[in-house]
Amino acid sequence: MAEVSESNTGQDEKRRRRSRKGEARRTEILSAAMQRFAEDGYQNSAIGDVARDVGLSLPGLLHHFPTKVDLLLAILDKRDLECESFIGPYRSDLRGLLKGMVEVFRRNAEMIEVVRAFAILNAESLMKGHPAKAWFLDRATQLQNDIAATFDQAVTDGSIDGKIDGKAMAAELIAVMDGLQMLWLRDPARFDMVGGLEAYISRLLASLGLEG
Amino acid sequence: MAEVSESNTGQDEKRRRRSRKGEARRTEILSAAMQRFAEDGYQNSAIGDVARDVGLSLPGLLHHFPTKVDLLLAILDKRDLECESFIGPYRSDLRGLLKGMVEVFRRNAEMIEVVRAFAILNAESLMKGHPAKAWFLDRATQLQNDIAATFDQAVTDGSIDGKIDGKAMAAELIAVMDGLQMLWLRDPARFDMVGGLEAYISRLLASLGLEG
DNA sequence: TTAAACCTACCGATTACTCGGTATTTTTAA
DNA sequence: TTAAAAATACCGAGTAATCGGTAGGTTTAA
Repeated sequence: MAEVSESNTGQDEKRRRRSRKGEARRTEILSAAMQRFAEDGYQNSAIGDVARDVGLSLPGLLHHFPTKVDLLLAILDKRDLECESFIGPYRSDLRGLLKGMVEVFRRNAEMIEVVRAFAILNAESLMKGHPAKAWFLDRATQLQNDIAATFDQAVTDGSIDGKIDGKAMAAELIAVMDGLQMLWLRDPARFDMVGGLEAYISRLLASLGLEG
Repeated sequence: MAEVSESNTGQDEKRRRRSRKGEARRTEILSAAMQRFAEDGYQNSAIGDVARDVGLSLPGLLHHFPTKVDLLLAILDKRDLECESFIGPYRSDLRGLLKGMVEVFRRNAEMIEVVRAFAILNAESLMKGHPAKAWFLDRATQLQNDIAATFDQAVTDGSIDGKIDGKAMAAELIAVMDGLQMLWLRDPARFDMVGGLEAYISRLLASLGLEG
C-alpha cells in the first residue's frame, strides 16, 4: 500500500506532510517553470534551468516534483483553480458571460508570459502522446459545453431568436478568443486583442437582436 | 566572398548543380520531415529519424540540408509557394476572397498532418529566438494586409457601408480561421471546421449588408 | 573526370533522472 | 521545555540516452 503518486491529473494530492518552507519552494518552482515554458515550451525547457532559477540543484527540484511531467501537471492544475474562481461570478446570463470574457482578456493582456506559456503548451499538446493532451482536450470540451449552455439558455429564455446552434456559437467564440490571442502574442505592441474581442462581441450581439 | 548560406528566409537558393536523384531525395526528405514535425514539433523532432524514414544515414541527410534549420526553412518556403498559387485566383473581390478562404479550409481538412505541423510550428515560433519567428510574423502581416486591402476596397466600392475597419476585420477573420483550425485539430472527428467558417462568414456578410 | 550522393565512425553538449548521502525542520514523548 | 525520533529538504557525483553536427572516406552518376 505504498503511496506512490502516479501520473495523476491532479486529484489525489493526498495528505502529505509538507513543511512551510517546502510549500513556499513549490510555489517558487511553479512560477519559475511557467516562465521557462513561456520562453522555450515544455518539451524544450530544461528543468535544470528552472532549478537554477530558484537557487536549487536539479535533484533538489526533483524532490518537490519527482518528474518533469509532474511539474507540468501541477502548473496546469494551478491554472485551473485560478481560472475557475475568476470566471465564476460572470456566468449568470449570456451578456454577463460575454462581458466576463472581455474581462478575462483585459486581465490576460497584463500577463503576457503566462498567456504565451499556455498558448505554446496548447499547441504542443497536439503532439502525439503529449502529457498535457488530455488536460487541454477536457478543458476545451468543458468550456465549450458551458458556453453552449449559456447560449441555449438565452434561446429558451427568448432573449434571442431560436435560429442559432449553441454548440457552434460556443466553438466560434472560443476560436475567436484563441485566434486573437495568437495575433496579440505575435505582435503585442501593435495588436489590441481586447478591442478585437469587443468588436466581435458587439457585432455578435447586434446580429442576435441584443444590442450592446 | 564565400557563399555561406546564412539563415536566409528563402531567397538565395543559388545556382547549384543538383542531380535528378538528388532533387527527388530533397522532396522525399521535405515530406518526411513535415510528417515528423506534425507529430513532435520542430524542436522535439530528431532529424536522424527523418533520415531513417527516407532510408538515409544522418550525414546523408545533412548533405542535402546542412543544418536542421535549413530543413525547416526549406519546408516553410515550399509551403509559401503552394499557398500563393492556390490563393491567387480568389483575390478578386471581398466575396471571392471569403469564398476562397472556405475553399482553403475544405482543402486543409484533407491534409491534417500538414495543418497540424504548421499549427504547432506557428505556436513554437512564438518562442524566444525561434528560427521560424520572422517567417511567421512576415506571413501573418502580409496576409492581414492583403485581406484588409480587400475589405477597404469593398468600402470604397460602396459594396458595404463605411463603418468598418479593414485591418480589424482582417485580424478577426484570421483569428477565426486559426482558432477553428485548432479546435478541429484537437478533435477532428467531432468538429466541422468548414461548417464553422461558413457560418461565421455568412453571418459576417449579412451584418455587412451583403447577404450570402 | 569531376562533382554530387552517401557512408562509417566519431564528438561534445545536453537531457531527465538516480544514488547515497547530509542538513534542516517538524513532530512526538518524557 | 526539551531532547530524541522522524520526516522533509536538499546536494555532489554520477549515468545512460539522445541530439546536431563533423571528419574523412567511397561510390555513383553526369
